[in-house]
Amino acid sequence: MNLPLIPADCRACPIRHSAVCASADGASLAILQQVKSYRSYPAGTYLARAGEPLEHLSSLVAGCATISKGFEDGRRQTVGLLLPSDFIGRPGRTRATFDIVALSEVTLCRFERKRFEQLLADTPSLTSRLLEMTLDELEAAQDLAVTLGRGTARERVASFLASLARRQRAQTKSAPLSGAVEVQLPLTRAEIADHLGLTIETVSRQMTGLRKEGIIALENNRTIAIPDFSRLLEAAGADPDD
Amino acid sequence: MNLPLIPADCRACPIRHSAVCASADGASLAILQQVKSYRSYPAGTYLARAGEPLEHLSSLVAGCATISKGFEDGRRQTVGLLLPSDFIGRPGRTRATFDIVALSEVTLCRFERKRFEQLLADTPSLTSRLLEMTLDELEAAQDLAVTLGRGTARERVASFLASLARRQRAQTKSAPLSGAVEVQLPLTRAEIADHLGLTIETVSRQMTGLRKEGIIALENNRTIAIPDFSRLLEAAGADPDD
DNA sequence: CGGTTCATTGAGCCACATCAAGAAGTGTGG
DNA sequence: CCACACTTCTTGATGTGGCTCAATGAACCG
Repeated sequence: MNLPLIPADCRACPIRHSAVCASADGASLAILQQVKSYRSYPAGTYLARAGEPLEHLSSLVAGCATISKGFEDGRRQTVGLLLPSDFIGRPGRTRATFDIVALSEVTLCRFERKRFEQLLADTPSLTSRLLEMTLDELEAAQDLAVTLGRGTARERVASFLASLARRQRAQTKSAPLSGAVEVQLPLTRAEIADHLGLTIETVSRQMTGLRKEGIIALENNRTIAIPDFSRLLEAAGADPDD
Repeated sequence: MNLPLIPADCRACPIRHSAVCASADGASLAILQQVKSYRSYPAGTYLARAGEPLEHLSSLVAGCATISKGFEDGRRQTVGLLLPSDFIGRPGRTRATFDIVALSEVTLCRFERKRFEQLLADTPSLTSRLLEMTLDELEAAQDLAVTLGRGTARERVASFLASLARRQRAQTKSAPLSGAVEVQLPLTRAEIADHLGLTIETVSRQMTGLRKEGIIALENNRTIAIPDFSRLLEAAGADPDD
């Protein structure tokens, strides 16, 4: 199931300056480099399963994955979208509390749990960096709870597209905020529905609605364009602060 | 609006061993004690407002508060319930992203932001402890997102009652899990509704439903009894792992 | 004992789910 | 290149869980 290990030099890593290792200096980076292992997995792989042991902590180097939980009856709720540089796993817990599922082929930079925890204990700046990332993730989860608890279907879809656009902009470090933006959707309608607590039909209808109002344009099923970001934010029902 | 400052010895503090300071040893505890200030606020006080500066980071010593966000049109979603020993505020951010509202009279152990951040930088164990607490809060927020995204009204209410029961049990360090448990509700129906993304009418109807099935008993508006915790968990739609 | 707040209960309605049928790709084999 | 199966998405028709609106009950208080 797992593809072979691919060694690499941290200095050449695409997420070197945005992942948990961003704060690592020469010495600690050398140790990280020594204990890390790259590994790739095909789309659809469960990188973790809720309730089962998770032996490695990882950074997502390439590809895309979801954090989700399934009910026995088939319902599923996604609570987070993992993009390159995001961290997977929880120091201090040997079992995963959510499923982590690869949406595309993914490459992980993996650390054996014990070693990483030791490194955290020895390297305050690494703990600091992980704290910072965890606080960001907490804020994202709380924002999602607001959207799921009180947002209409339209607001949920608009809010999701806006947050995806923002994250992709941050990743590619490209253009400012305004002007026409293109967004790649790494998820199918079904996966979006599971993220927004809706059905695929409702997601589809809301996308059509936003398109007919000119708030988005559907280039194809996996690409949308946003001619005016502020109109999308308005549809998301958010205050103009983000 | 603010009640007067009340000095206190950290060694006598009720949350000494469960708050962010739990990991502090003699030396760092002495510094914490030096820079902290206790302050109490009446019920209803906004301890923070989304978008506005938050000068102090705090531990909640006594009382109860919510983390929430309001829409312009009056909708409100609560994303967290703060009980004694919980931490308020985010190091590295000068502005609050959520409203923090006191549900009862509360007492905070406050630290001036700059000083606390310096202390974090100087005291790895403090950062570690805060990371651990933040990871717990992240998990709670993600669990809430699952409930809000996919849970029925009945499951939301049952899930809320179960999580409150668990937290109160952890606080009072008392009885095991089974047997009849009494739970104090620190929230009104309206506040519960805002936490669960429901209306007060629906919350009331679901509580009545659970009562008629014998899953809970309503001692009065603010006290419920749980004769069989596993039945409540079943109603919450959770797998039997928590 | 009226006023106020908070909770319960009922009746009707609506946003989104469910059920059902195409349409639009996308890949495979002939 | 087409025929076919398969997956993904869209669109329509109908059903329903929770919201809205409205009234009543219950506790507290001056």
